Amino acid sequence: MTAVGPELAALAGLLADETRAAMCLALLDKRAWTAGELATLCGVARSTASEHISKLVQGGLLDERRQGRHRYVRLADDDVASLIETMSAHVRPAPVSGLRQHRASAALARGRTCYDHLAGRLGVAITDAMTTRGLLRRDTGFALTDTGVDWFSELEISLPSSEKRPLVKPCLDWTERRDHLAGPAAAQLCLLVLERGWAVRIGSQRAVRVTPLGLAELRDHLGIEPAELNEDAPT
Amino acid sequence: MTAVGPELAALAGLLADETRAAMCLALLDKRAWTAGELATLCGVARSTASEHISKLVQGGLLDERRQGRHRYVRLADDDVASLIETMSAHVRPAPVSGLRQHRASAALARGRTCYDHLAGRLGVAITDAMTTRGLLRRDTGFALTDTGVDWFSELEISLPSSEKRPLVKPCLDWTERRDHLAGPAAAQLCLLVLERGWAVRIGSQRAVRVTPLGLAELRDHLGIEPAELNEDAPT
DNA sequence: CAGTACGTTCGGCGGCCACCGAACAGTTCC
DNA sequence: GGAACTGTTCGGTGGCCGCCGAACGTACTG
Repeated sequence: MTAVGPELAALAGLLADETRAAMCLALLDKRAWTAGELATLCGVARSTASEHISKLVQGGLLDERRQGRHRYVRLADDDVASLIETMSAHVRPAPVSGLRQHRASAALARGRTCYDHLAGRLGVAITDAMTTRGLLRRDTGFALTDTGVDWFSELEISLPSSEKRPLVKPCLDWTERRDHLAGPAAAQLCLLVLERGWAVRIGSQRAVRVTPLGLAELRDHLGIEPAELNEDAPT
Repeated sequence: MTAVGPELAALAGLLADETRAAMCLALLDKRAWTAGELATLCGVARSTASEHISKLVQGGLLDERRQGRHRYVRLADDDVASLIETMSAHVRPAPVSGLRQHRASAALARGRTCYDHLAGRLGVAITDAMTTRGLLRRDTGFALTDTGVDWFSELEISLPSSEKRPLVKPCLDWTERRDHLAGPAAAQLCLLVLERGWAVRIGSQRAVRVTPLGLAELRDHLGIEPAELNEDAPT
């Protein structure tokens, strides 16, 4: 048993600082960043970044690996990643200003990786398409159907048959504000999409862009019309 | 589009204070508390509590309703409730000391309400039983099966047929550290359990205790052995 | 109309903490 | 071995914030 109050406050306190929050959001790309990279990204001195990272590691949110003179950190596990994404989805939207930032945000909204799976309009479109084609059941919960499992094997995606971890779970999207596909199956699908060149990473961020090949394949396999993916955000 | 960094930090900042965290945890019972009640519970002056509550309302976590000279507050919606429960489940366990607190924690661990559904060992036992009996599918996700839907109608529970809200979803339990049944269907089930006297609230907290009637009914309907519910925590 | 109770506002206090620069330690490269 | 680079530690500083008590406004009570 735990006395949750103080513990909850401590956990929240780790994310309650803008710099640490920015670090965690950057680490959602599942890569391992060096301390210096995070420092320049957040615009703070290296000494400050070092202290923040230590707190996050101490708190169990980050994993560190020393290698030579570098200190590589990444999110501790996918539970942490999903926690951060979930919290991000709960923030109230505040409009962004500036053309440059607008461009970057628009790209992220179109498609991105969320730790190990696809998110943004791309992720939501895939999830919707799977639902309408009966691969995913969302009326009574959130689970692959039997035909959904077959669909994965047709793509030659081998799904981990672990009984403890559900194949899919919902992940709340902070741009679309809707659930999209997460979990081991979604991670495998994301790998396939990137490996087969259906989408490519753009910029140094987590943003991805669907390729012409991807547009065709997504229409073949899921009936997704290219217009759904290219249109701009409704607002 | 939103610039999530500062927003995320602001949201986390609301929960980063021990007093505010304690308030939110108390409000997980879905009741509306007065400002004074929260003040005495948290052991702070009424003026301090007033300021905290204002911040939580301002941040969208709480809903307030003025009535006479009282200020009633409750969690804004079930999204907020599930966010707080999710975050609580991510804290690292720290042993609790003191007999009195131990007793209270043990009761909470046995069974409690989590906003609108059942949690603790009771909630997990129900979820497990439904899984083994084929009412709930958890290998490919987390969803009621067709027989599961029938099971609810046999209990004369009318499930909301809304297409947008899944009937069930997983909720991570901070005592059992496992998923249990949440969502509209779980809320209806919780209502039934309390209304038919299968369980009763004990103390002023969220803890519930299964009645002898409840033990029998749970064995009849779900095959749950009474021993599962009465045994003490493994540690 | 007092008397009591609930909540809010305000000033002030104390502590915590994010930040920086400087000094230092360890690694890599020449 | 010396130069360049990465990261850490340590004072010091400024600001933010949780807390309280006092005073006030407001609502219920007798």
